[in-house]
Amino acid sequence: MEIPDPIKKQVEKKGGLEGIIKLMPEEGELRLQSKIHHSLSDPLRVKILNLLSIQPLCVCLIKEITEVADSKLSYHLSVLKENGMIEGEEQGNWIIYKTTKLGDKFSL
Amino acid sequence: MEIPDPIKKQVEKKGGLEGIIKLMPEEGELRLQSKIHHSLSDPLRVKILNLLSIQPLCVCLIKEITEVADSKLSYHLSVLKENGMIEGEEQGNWIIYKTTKLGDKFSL
DNA sequence: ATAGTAATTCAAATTATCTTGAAATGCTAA
DNA sequence: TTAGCATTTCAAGATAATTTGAATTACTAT
Repeated sequence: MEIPDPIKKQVEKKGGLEGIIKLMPEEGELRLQSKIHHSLSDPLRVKILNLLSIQPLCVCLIKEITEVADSKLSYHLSVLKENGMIEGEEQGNWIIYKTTKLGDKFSL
Repeated sequence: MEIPDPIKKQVEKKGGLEGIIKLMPEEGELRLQSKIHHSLSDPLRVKILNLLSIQPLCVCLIKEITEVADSKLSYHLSVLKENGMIEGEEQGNWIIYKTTKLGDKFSL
């Protein structure tokens, strides 16, 4: 295979393709990163994350603010929760959701 | 609607639901953020972004390193490009892709 | 017991995304 | 002008994510 010359030199300086591959994150890390990003790949989930970064809230208030159906909200909360962006704590009748440390990193 | 008491007080301190809603990012911003995250919601795309953050490369070398089919690679490059993570520059026979400033922010 | 509220779960339908192989584009060299 | 390489595009099929409404769980108050 031919390769553009300036690239060829730069690549060789880094130990060739082998050298570059060694500098790359592992597959597991790539999967993890992509999952984190997937959890924020929907505008409603970004909205919920930012909402909870302002103020921990019960599902009923999140629902009131976002104006989405119960089951839809529950689904998106579960995606955020499963990916470590938010966590929920039972408090009497309600479940109060709030952002995790990881979630805080991604709120605006 | 009833609301857990501590939450009720905190919400009122922030100007009620109205006050909280005012603190939220706009819909356009939420959409933009979700698109950015979507562009990194696939492990192959995270891999390509990180690869290019090490070293700008022609498509043929990205292909060699990632071992994916031409058309698949092209598709994922286009997603990254359309979302402003990478940019391509023609150089003679080849197109050299590299990360953008935005892309750099998201590489590991 | 009955009804009401908060929240989740489930399966079905819908929609979005990804993969594949073939065809196309554009460029270079013989 | 034919062949070859680098890359993209296209349409079809395959897979995955999201939405919906109904059912369910669990808890409280009547």
